[in-house]
Amino acid sequence: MSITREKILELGEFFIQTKGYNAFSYNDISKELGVKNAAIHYYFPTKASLGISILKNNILRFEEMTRNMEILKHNESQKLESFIKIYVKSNREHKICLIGSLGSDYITLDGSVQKELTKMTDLIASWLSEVLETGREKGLFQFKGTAHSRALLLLSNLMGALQLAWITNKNTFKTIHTTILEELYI
Amino acid sequence: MSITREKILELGEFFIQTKGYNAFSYNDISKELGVKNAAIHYYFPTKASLGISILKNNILRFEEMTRNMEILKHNESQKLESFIKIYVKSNREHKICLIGSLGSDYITLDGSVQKELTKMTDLIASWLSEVLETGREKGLFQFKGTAHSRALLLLSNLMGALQLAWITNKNTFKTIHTTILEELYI
DNA sequence: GTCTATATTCCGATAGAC
DNA sequence: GTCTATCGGAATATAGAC
Repeated sequence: MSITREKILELGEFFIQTKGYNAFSYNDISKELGVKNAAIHYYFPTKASLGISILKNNILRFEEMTRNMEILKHNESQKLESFIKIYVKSNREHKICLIGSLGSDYITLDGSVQKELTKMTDLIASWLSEVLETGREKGLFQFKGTAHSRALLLLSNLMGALQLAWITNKNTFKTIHTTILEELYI
Repeated sequence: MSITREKILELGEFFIQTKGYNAFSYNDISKELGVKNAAIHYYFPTKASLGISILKNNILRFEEMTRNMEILKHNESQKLESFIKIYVKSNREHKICLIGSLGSDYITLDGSVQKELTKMTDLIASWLSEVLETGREKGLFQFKGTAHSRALLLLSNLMGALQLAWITNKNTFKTIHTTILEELYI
């Protein structure tokens, strides 16, 4: 895995989280790297192939993060807060989340990218669901309904909060973030 | 206000809620109307001008809706449910909400469109906030924290839920929708 | 007043240079 | 293996026909 390839993946992810999938171009990436836009096609023949690689990368990073949490024997509160921290960081860096950004463009995405996005989203929702369920059993969290529906609620909140923060102001994310935790903790 | 102009506004709004602002083109609209893409420029010289008009239109429709609720003396539960109904309809029609769609593309929007989007979002959040506050005072709703933060939470939920529904499946919206109401009602 | 022909720019992608 | 010159098409937008 070359350094250039790594940088392209990083830049592509950054642009999806800022400009959006359809608004960024290979030229945006190539300019940052000081090459012609066509050079990017050597590493990623099509834009869809770049999208898929970015998503696969994120899936790997997510799995690594959750595996580490197990090794470090984090409890469910710690797990949840580590997850939310990803969104806090995105808000600080004026970025929205991958799921929300690509979700908004879902219809325009190549089927192969749609499939990978669904895979990543399902993975995250399932993990969140289990964290919430176990946390509730242990008496760490309180909520009505199923853990699965609560996981979807939480994810939609975090996604939407980053987008709302762009439209209104950065504090909007913190406001929503605080409200979520107030509600969840006993 | 000509019929063609009305149709362009309608189609533009539809495309923003499906393909997204940066992915739809004047050609998408003109094809539906059976004219050349340049004809659209007569009604809306720039894409930004179309975006602004669509948003101003939505602001007017929202104000009309809330004014009607007052005339019909709806209580806060009815007001909230009418608002949520807009999102239920969008989900049924495979559309996401304007705020979420344009919010994702916020950075790429012309400043004039950004301004109008912020105006619309603030208007909706303020109205929601008042409905929630009055509803709580009357004992219709229960929630922790300020009505304003709860309004932002609700809005981010509805926005995010429509996007998640695209990625996973249509039921996701209903799941989140139900969970929101379960939590809010006493 | 309404629309088309056309210009210009930028997109993703291919063929081929080094 | 890595990158550039270049293509074909689609984007927004203008000038001008009717």
